[in-house]
Amino acid sequence: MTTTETGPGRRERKKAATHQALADAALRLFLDRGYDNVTVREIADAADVSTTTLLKHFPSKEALVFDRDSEVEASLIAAVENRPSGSSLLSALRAHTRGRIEYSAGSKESADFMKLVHGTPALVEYWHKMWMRHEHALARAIAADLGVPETDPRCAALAHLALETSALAQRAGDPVRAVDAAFDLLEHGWRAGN
Amino acid sequence: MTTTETGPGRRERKKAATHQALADAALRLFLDRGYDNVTVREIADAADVSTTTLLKHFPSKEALVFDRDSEVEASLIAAVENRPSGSSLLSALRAHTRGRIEYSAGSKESADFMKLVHGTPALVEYWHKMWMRHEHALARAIAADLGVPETDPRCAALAHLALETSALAQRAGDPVRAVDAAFDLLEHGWRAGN
DNA sequence: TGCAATAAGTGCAACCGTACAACTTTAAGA
DNA sequence: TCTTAAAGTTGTACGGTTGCACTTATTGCA
Repeated sequence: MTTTETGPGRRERKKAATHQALADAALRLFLDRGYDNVTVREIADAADVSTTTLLKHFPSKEALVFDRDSEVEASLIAAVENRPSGSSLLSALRAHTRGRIEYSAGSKESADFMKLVHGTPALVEYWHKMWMRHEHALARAIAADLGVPETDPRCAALAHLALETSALAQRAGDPVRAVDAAFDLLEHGWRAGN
Repeated sequence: MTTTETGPGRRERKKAATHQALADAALRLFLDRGYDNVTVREIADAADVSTTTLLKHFPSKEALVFDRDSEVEASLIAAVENRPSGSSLLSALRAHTRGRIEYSAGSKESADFMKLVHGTPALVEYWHKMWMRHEHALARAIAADLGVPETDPRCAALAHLALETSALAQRAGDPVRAVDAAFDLLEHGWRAGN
């Protein structure tokens, strides 16, 4: 009658629990007192582990904030690959970018999170680095979509500039307008508008 | 018969000398032994000042590498404002971007410098931050050139994406081709090429 | 000419994030 | 059951950065 459910196994469950406890404690402390006023030692204490253990779960203090990251890339690539038939590459990218912005203004929870990130230079920077790490994957998806070799510099250029659009929007007063201006530029070129 | 030349004054001269000595010592040590293998204490020692003094001249270790920075922005803005009559905004930006890349491959000195920067993640990041700090100035110059208000999001978008082109180029295998691909995109839009 | 204000420079101590090494505990699998 | 490997711990150290109290020297003004 022992539990023979061969699930993730106790070990991995404990690991996942520790991981989650750390991320939760970190986010709570950061939101409470501000990112810079919290030390990794405090977070480790709050989750009742040592700082060494913390750093085995998260490579850096910033990484504690941006946990769920793999999903981001998946959703980005899916936006290109699974777009409704008939819609162009650029409009899919534009829609996805706008969607991300509008989503982050949606719930109060994510709004607080955004405030935390944008109010902390170190986090803004880290987010940018993470975000741009998807450049290659996006370039590949674009190349595949077009049926051109991956080495085509036009794909790399579009991937880079399309992703940068998000970075541009975040510092802008009106993010949605900024995204649209940038995508108009990418879609039709500079002369078209004026 | 005392020297009545009211130049920069002895004090500021000494300050400038210390500043220069620090930057020189730092660059020499970095090129010799690699950025990460040199401590700020060593640099301060080499220039015969305390680390506290060093950090009053340069806000961080990275800043020791990128001294002459104001000139960069001036040259960027000049490229827009003083471009040959008849040439378009975009071709001026393209030419300036290409010029910067070709220049850095010119002398052995600057090639070594580039190798130092590109071989050190912390410096790549810092350079990018510095470079993008000119975004606002460029956007203003563009707005002035077009005779539109500074708040026009199209100007901010072009400034951001045009500057990012340099960042894109640096990681690319063929930087010049990458720049051209990106500027083709900005100039004529995505559809035009394919 | 002399004096007060200012700023460069110093020394010290501490903090924080991060890395490493040696050790203990605990679960998994043969 | 026994071996093995991973998770976690403890302690220690390094390097960049900051703050404070202090000294020295230059400058501008009375």
